[in-house]
Parts: sequence; C-alpha cells; structure tokens
Amino acid sequence: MLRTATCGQLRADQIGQTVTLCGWADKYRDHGGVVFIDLRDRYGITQIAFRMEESSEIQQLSSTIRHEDVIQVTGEVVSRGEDNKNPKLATGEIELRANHLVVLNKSKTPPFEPRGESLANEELRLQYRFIDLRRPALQNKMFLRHQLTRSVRNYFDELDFIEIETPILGRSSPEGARDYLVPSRVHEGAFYALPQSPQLFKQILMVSGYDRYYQIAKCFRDEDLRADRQPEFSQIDIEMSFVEQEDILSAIDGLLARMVKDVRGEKLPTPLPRYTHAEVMERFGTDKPDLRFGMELTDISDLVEESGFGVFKNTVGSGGKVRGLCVPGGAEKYSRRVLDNDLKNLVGEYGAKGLAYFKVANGGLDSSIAKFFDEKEQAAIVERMGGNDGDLLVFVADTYPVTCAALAALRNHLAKDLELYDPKELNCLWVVEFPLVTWNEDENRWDAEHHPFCAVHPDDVEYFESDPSKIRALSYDLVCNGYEAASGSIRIHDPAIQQKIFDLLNIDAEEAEERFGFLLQALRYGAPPHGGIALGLDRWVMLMTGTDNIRDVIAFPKTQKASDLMMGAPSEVDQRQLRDLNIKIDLPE
RNA sequence: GGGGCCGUAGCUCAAUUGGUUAGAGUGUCGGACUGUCGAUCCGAAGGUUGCGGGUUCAAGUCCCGUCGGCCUCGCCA
Repeated sequence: MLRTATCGQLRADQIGQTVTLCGWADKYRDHGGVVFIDLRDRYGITQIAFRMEESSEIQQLSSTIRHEDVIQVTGEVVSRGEDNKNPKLATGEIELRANHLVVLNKSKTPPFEPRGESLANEELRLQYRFIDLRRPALQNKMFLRHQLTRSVRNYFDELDFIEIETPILGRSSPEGARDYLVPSRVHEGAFYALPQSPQLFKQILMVSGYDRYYQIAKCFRDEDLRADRQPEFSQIDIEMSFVEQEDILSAIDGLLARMVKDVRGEKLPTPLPRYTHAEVMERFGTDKPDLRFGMELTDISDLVEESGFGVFKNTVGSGGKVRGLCVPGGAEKYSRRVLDNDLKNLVGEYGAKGLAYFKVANGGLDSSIAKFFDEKEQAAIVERMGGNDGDLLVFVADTYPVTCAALAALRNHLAKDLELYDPKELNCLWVVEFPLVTWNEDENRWDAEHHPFCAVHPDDVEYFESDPSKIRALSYDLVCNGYEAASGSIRIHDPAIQQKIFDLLNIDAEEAEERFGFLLQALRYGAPPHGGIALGLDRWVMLMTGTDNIRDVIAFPKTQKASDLMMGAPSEVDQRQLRDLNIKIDLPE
C-alpha cells in the first residue's frame, strides 16, 4: 500500500505516530518558510505542514504543488495546539508534519475545482465528470447509492429471494416506450432491442419455479428526458409466486422500512397508507400526489352552475368541472401580475384556458369577477373552500382531466413556492385500484394502463362488456414526495382472462403470438399465480439524498439530448463497422 | 415535434436606452512572506462576447438562423 491511513481518519489519539497519506491537493497556502497543503481523499481532508526547519528541500518541493496534484506524504501526526486547531475539519485537531513528499502525478490546471460554493456550469462538469465526481457532495451520493443497494440485497437475501440476471440483448416489442436497437451482424437485417424492463423474463422465471426473484436491473427507454428521467436507468425488480397483492405490498413496506433504517437511520412507519386511484385523482388531481402538504383540490361545480359567471356556468353546463385550491395566506403573496401571467401560463401548459382567482376578505370574495356571484354564492364558496381572510382561492373550469392536471401542477408549484413542506421529509403512500385500461382518443381504442398481463379485480370482470373503463386492475404504485417510486401488479395466469384482455385491446391471436408468443407459451406449461413490482433505484437515491436532479445520483449520466459529454457518445462509426452490419446511413435533408 | 430560460477571460459573474479601449472576484504565471486554514501583500498575462448572417454611423446588447446546456408539454404499455 502506498498509504497507511486515509485523509479522514487521523485524530488526537494518533499524535506521535508516523503515517503516510495519499490524496489530492485540495488547497495550498504558501507562507515562504512553511507551506500548508489540505490533502483530500474520499474520506476527508488532512492538513499537511511542510516546514523549512524540518527540511528546506521538501519545503521547496511542496511550494510547487498546485490544485489537484496527487501526492504521497509521510510524516508525524502532531497536535495543532489550541490556537491553531480548525473546528471545520474532522481532523482539525492535528496535522501531518511532513518529512517525505512524492509527487505521484502532477495535474494540469483543472478547468474548475471540486470545491467551493459556486459550481461550474453543468455542461463543463459533465465533460470533466472525473473531476466533478471528486466533489464530496457527489461522493456522498454515490456512497449512499451503494448503501441503498447493499440494504436491498441484504433484505431480499434474508427473505430467501435470489438475484438472477436477465439478458440485455432482447427482442423488440412495438408497444410501450421506443426501443434502443442493436443491429445483428450474424442475422442480416435483424435487430436486438435493449430491455425497457425485465418484465417478461421475470414472469417466465416464476413459471420456472424461482418463486422469489429480484434483480437490480439496467433498463433502457429511448424517450425524451426529464430532470428525473435518463435513457438508461436502474430498477429494483421483484417478482413472487403464490402471492396476492397484499403480500407484495407488505413485502415492499418491509423493504422501504429497511432501506430508510439502513441509509438514514430513521424509522419509517408501516404499513404505508393506501389510497385508491379514484380518491387521489379527486383530492389531488394526480396519480402521484405529494402528501407532505395539504391544499387539496375542491369541487365547487354545484355551487356555481347557476351563477352569473358565464365561464363557470357554461363549463358545468357542458359536463365540465370547476375545481380549485385554497392557498393559505396567498392573498398578500401573489400579485395580480403573477396570477395573470406566471400562474395562468403554468395551468395553460396543461390545457387550462384560464385561471380564476379571488382573495378572501371579510368572509366574502374580492376579485374583478366577484361581482358575478351574489352574497350567498360567495359565502358558500368560501365555506366549501375552507377559506379565511387573507387566503387566495384559485379555480380552473374545464374538463375533469384538465382540472386534474392543471391544479395538480399548480398545487405542487405553490407548495414549493410557499415552502409548505420540509424538503427532507419522506412521505410515502400506495395508490391502488388503477383502471385496467384507458380510452385512446387518437387511436380510437383501449390501451393497457399498466401492461397487457395485468390481472383484473375479481369484482370487475362483468364490466368487460358493459364499461371497460370501470374495470379495476390489481395494480399498484408506490408514491413518494410526488414521484412514482415503484409500480407493479398481480399478473394474469389464467389463459381465459388473458384472452379477454387481448380481445379488449384489439390484439388478435396471431399478433399476440407474434409479439409475446414465448411468454404465452410459458404460461401454458404450469404457471403459478404471481405478481411483482419494480422500484426506480435512481429516484430512490434522489429521494434519500434530497436532490431533484437525477444526474446527481448517476456516476456517468447523459444530457437532456442523451449525450455523454465526457466520452462523446453517441458517435459516428467506421464505414467498415457499418458494412459488417449491412447498414447504410440515409439522413433526411 | 411544441414552449421557455441560458451561453461574455480557465471558472463565477458585471457591462445604463444600442455608444469611447468589454470590467471585477477567483484561478494561472512571477515575486515577497515561518502558523495558515476563503492566508496576505506586490506585479503580470489572460477575450473570435458559442457559431453564422442581418439591421444600424455604431451590436456583448436588437432581429433571423444554427449549435450546445437546462426546465417543460407531448412521449415514457
């Protein structure tokens, strides 16, 4: 070993010992006769003192050290004394008095330094990711990610699960997300697809008798990115046989409690609360509500359907809804300018044509449109909304789905702006009883809400003919702080029900065989009842570290346009490689 | 595919209504200094204002296009 200790470990107990440290020069302070270097590794920072009176040769060499040089230093651990100790450092009571210095690797002047308050812009940090990853903040996140996966593996190991790897090179399926394709050299003109998830493999593993499976699986989806979405991401993937929904939910309750205990040292109360899909849509307007704060959606359609305000009246008259939020103390906080521009534009992104608002004053409404409502109507609205003087009432009048989407986004925006929650809190819940299918207006057909192998609520089989939108699925999402943090379902193991689903989704037998034949085949050879779930690992690390940027929790992430700025991927390739694959590039004009 | 924000020294930023030689801090280089920990002091170098075009007597600033980064709608069974 080139070192006998790390830069984070020395304390007053080690005073008098001779140790050797290796690390990066974080900072240097050259006083002429004495040079101080803060030496950094991932364990911490230790101050090294190079003193002329010890050795003028070493003192001179030390004065050439610059930011990010990698050095090896040997010396005696000495007390800094009361006057010179540094309470900001864990090692601040001591320093290393160097008598030996080796420059292991001189660094070019770095384009930015992995310290300091103001970060370089993200583009540069991604290009020099190897420097950015030296930042303690990022190193802490990488370590937490490691702790999290270790906790997951320990938990499942103790419950007799086995981890099984599934292929990366698979078969393309046209439904779902866009596939990443890999051309085959051996099979001319044919392509593999990278997995969007190990979904079909894990069901087949159940058929094969591996009744408790898990995997930390890489998944790939060629769709546009978001702050919480990368083209390549990780799932904690789970499948179990001979289970019902209840068993999956309680197994995951246990996993989360274990994760939170191992990683944060906190107790997560379980079982987690459960809400139906219909309930969260009504109360929060979204299937992934953030329950760290209240400010629920309230429907006032019945109060305003006869009002003098045409927008409200006509919307309700044509089957729409008028729903709103009561923003505590919002009357002062939000000016007309902000309401008429910023917030109106925000709801506009979700299809809302406008944003109506009132300030609550003296038990009534104060607004340019208040005159359209008589005293009784005003009092009823204030009472229904739970408004007090000084509150702001905001309303969207539109179709039910638009009021949901617009108000859910507005609710999140306002809560963040008003700091209605503690950003460190973890608030988790289950959302159950999702609809099995949703009507696709554009394609004029029913689409699976989860996937075509999702089991049906036994009470709802009768709706297949009468009203498929009423069929509830045995599917469930885990929601945490407004993120979809896990999603799963009980699967169909009954060929008759499976056929009903295919019929409903308009997938004929030939097409089904073509697309999922291998799974259907497997299900005919003794498939146990089974179900599972997958947790978004990256999102869990985000939640646990309190970041809202997924790139912070992935060592080598991609940009919004799916590029790797460090290695320069994707890139063009040799003509010879293309010839091997029989590929001709034909770019549009 | 649509909408929005951003791009000025190695880095973080400034630059009045479009107006003279584009500034500051930090880093870098040189010098001084034996107890600093955001060291200090003296000096120096460092710019295709992302790129291309246009308007104008005059463009970092206005307009169009383009490249890149970020956020977002659609998309993500």
